Amino acid sequence: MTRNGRAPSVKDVAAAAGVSLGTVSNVLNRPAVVSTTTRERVERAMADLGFVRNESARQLRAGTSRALAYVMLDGGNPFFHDVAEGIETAAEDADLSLFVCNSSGRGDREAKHLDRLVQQRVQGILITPADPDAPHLAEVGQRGIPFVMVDRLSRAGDHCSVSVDDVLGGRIAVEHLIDRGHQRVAFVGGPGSIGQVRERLQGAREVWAEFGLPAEDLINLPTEALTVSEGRSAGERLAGLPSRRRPTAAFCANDLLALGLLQHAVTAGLRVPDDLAIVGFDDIDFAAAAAVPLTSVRQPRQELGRTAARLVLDEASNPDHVHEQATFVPALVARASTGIVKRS
Amino acid sequence: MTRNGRAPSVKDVAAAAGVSLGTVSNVLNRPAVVSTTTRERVERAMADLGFVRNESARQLRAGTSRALAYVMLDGGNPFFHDVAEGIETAAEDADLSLFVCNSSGRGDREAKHLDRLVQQRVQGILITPADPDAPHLAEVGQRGIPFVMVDRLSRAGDHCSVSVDDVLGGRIAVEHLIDRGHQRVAFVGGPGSIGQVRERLQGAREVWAEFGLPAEDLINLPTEALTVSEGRSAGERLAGLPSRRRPTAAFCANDLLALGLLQHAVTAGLRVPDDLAIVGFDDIDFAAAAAVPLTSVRQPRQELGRTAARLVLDEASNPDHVHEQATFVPALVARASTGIVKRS
DNA sequence: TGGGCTGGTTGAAATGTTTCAGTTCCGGTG
DNA sequence: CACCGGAACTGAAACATTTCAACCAGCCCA
Repeated sequence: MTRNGRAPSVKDVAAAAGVSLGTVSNVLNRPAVVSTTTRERVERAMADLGFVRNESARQLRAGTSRALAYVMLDGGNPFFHDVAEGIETAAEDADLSLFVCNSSGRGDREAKHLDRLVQQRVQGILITPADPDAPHLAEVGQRGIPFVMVDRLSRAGDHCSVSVDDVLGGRIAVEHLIDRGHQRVAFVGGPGSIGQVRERLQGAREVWAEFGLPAEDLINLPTEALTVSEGRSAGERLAGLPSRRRPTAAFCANDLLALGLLQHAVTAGLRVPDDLAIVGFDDIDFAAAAAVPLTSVRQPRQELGRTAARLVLDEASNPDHVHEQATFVPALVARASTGIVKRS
Repeated sequence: MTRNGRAPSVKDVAAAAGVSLGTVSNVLNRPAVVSTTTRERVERAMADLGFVRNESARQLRAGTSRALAYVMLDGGNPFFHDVAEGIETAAEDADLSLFVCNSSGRGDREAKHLDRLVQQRVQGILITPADPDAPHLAEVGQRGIPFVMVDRLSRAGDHCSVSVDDVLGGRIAVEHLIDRGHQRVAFVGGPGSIGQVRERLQGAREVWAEFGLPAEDLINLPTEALTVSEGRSAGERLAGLPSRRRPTAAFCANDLLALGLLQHAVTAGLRVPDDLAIVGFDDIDFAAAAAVPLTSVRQPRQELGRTAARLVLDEASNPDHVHEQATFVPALVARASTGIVKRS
């Protein structure tokens, strides 16, 4: 544990063990080529000195880092955390570190993070972008860094993406409500600038029309964001509708909205699902944990992450990689908030 | 955008701009010392070539990285995400990157993360450890890397820590319940190996005794973990108690437990707070967002993070830094789950 | 005229690691 | 005995950047 101000380097280890630099490096990277006795001597010296490999130097020389990065959209939404876990397991298998960054939905933060990650020369970048068409995203791709969009479809197809069929998700949700006998349904979600919100609404509309239901009975309740408090305020607007127009069910563009709506309904004395049925989207753990367990459209969160990591690793290592748009199929998880009584 | 396989270096920029390496570096690091005309020429060349500084090389030469790291205990608990946000704002102010890692409560993962972070030579490490006494934590400190424990008190005092007075938190919670007239209260939490659980219980017991209430009416309902599902199962055990022993209120060691308990109560047909009042701990956003908004003991989550970051930065830059144990005072946030009807 | 100063620029050294072409040593083979 | 081949190890180059002493050209002042 010699400590003279500066961290011990391979050179120090070499001196202590009475071997050359190269041998120390071999012990580190190709232990097979060095004889058992010297290897042990070197390892001993490392332990004595408390040697820790300097990753920057390694990376500089090797030209390649041992890390992936995920820039998530909203750390406050457990959905993204679960995606990150999926990525992490894949990264762990490949023996890579994962840096998790959080843009909090702000494009400027996102750009800053990307900038730093490029400077770090990470092996690949996974991102759920605030705006899939932002110019700073394209720049990263042009730089030749493997790049995958997570939970967003890449329209241009100039990189990989992993997403869920949101139109289908919207269809599943609303079909379930129609099945349960609802004839007037609210769609709660926004802003429309988010592609997924538009697609979930589109799916809802499609299936609504296919059942021959009048378009004006699928009521659009736009929100400013996909948050619990926006869900609450949507609840207020919903309660304010004239009773003949008031829907008997709501399909929310994500679970946070649904939880907010549920809270408002309960405090307003509405019974869920009898007075108001609710369907969410994402199936985060808190959806199942709500006082009235939420029916939700499940996205395979971890799998999304794992697949994204797989794609980025392929792009990084496979010379004839071809960009791929992986799409997953969402599934309805029926619970009490639409009248399904089942232990969740 | 010349692209010949290898990313452009300062050397390429220097050649393109017709200046020396040193000048390019000056443009990057001390723009003031270089004349306007050459600076512009160099910047132009950088833009043309798409130059991005190689951070590993910078770091190798400078000997110092531009990053902090936070190893969080449980990414699935929004509490830790909020702490991370606090850290991130402080890091941003200091113009540092923040790497967020997640140990998921597993000591081996934690050790692996620490190992990598030391290899990266990060400027400082913040951590909410699985086990505050684990040997791999001490190692980091001995290596001279600034190190702060977050939401855990450092007993030994050989590094900084930021925590909340958990005994006081327990007192506040139970005093509130006593105030509301409860004479039989359950403490839901575990495992006892977690120091905070012990301290919150201790606070509860202290105040219980001070009010002269019989010890056997403060009922201990131990759990295996601090999760929603454990909260649910505690609810089942609670419902199974003989009615004369059944508590009228529960104090949960964190909000996840409280949410689980709330869910069980609602599905079991209990009215909250009339049949069962509930107090949580942490005051995560989902506590306020629950169907019956949860009364909770608030920890200043973001502030915890900001302070921790401040301490680690001080240790990193201030030669006569002295280790500090920052302790925050928790506060009760009363909501509907204990009968306080207030817009939350 | 010459010395000193100043703003701008240069060139080389240094950072810690990996890689690779050599070198040494030895046992075995013809 | 000369030669070969392989195992083990060495030494130097290379990676991209920063830093710093040195240098240079003007310019001012004596």
